[in-house]
Amino acid sequence: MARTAYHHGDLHQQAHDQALAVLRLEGDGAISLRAIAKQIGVSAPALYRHYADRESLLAELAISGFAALRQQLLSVDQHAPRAALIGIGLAYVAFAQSEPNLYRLMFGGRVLPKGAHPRLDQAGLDAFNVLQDTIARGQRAGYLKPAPLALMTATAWSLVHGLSQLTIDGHLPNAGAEPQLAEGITSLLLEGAIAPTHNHIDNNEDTP
Amino acid sequence: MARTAYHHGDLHQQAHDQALAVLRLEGDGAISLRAIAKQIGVSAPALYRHYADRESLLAELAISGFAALRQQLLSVDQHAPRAALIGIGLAYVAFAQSEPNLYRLMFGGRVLPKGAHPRLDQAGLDAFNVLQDTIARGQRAGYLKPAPLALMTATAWSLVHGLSQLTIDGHLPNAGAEPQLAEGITSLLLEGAIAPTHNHIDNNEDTP
DNA sequence: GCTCCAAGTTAACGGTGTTAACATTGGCAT
DNA sequence: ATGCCAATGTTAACACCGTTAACTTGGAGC
Repeated sequence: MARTAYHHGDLHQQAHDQALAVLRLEGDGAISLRAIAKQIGVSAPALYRHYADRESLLAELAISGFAALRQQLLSVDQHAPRAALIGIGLAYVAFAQSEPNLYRLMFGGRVLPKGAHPRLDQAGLDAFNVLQDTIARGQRAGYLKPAPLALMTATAWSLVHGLSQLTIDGHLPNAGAEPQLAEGITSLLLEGAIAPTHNHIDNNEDTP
Repeated sequence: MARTAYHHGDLHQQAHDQALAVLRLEGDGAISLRAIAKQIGVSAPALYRHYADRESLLAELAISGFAALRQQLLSVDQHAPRAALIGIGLAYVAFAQSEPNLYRLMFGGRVLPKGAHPRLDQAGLDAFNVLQDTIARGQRAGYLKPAPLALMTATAWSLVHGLSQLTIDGHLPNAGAEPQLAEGITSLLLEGAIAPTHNHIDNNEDTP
């Protein structure tokens, strides 16, 4: 269908773009269907031909966000296990810091309840799997402990997600731009927090 | 001022309680000043005698949430360093899981921007300091590496916060009630993720 | 007893998401 | 070529929302 004065022809994409722009500047709470429609030059109910409701529009933004995150994680060099792990962590946090409002939307359980948008859940899983694959590679290379994969990925994901969220929201005193923090944290996880003197104690699991 | 038909006398507290009830059941997005006023049996603008705006009411809920979290963290036994650290982590995640909507409000940077409510920021710091003190104790006992305190607390907080958020939102496959996950994760951080064979490599910092 | 002020009231403004009912029009089958 | 149909717009309206202005009530202190 061509674009005429009546039939817009590109409403879906333009609404998406406009919503993303508002999201970046003011956060998801500021996204208003009526305002977007007015900006595009269309009546508000017209949006309902392309999005079931406001939440569906937000879900689509989050989906494209997960795709972008996945791409950023996929671009990390996977040659050396340790460098790959640290690189993934840095890339993850860098994404969150470069798109704070989008990241908050993607992981804001309150606005996009899990299970309500299957494509969104899948997009999240796709991104998550990049992280998981990196860890599995590290294990196959013998670099990481042979602990259960689910446990290790949960740990790594928790760490980078928590760090992202806390720095984004300004809760960490050292929130600034320094990637030194992210790198230090990742190293700490890899090498452990226990002092070497104690490190031979309590290793009663997963060590051959 | 006594409570008559006109002068309510307990409006502030009742509004707080009612808002907390709605928050627990349906999340902060469902908190409506008009609905709360109607429930209490008062006109909507009456609330503005006690709260500057909706956000101030939410901030007060979050403040009491941080106080509750702090109390829960303070109740952890601090006798043995390792047990204290794991206990703090478990208590933190347990709080988030028992009050998911409150936890989301406390850390939802979008609805309560940092800096807008000083008392809220202070409440968050008070809770954070319990975690920091536990780590400092672990260092003084020689159990933890003498890495910079800020780095270690940022790591620990990121880990427990990320785990809380991910389990709350159902992103972790193993999200269920098992504290086994939280304990495994905490142990992994303490002992490190690198296989023992590699553990003597790359330790070029913080080891005396 | 009078006054003042804290704490309520109603009315109203501008905004929101969403639905119902109607209008336009491009593409496809005849 | 024509006529229908489904997709895609429109306007009007409903039920909310947060918030402010202007007014009223009534208890506490001089």
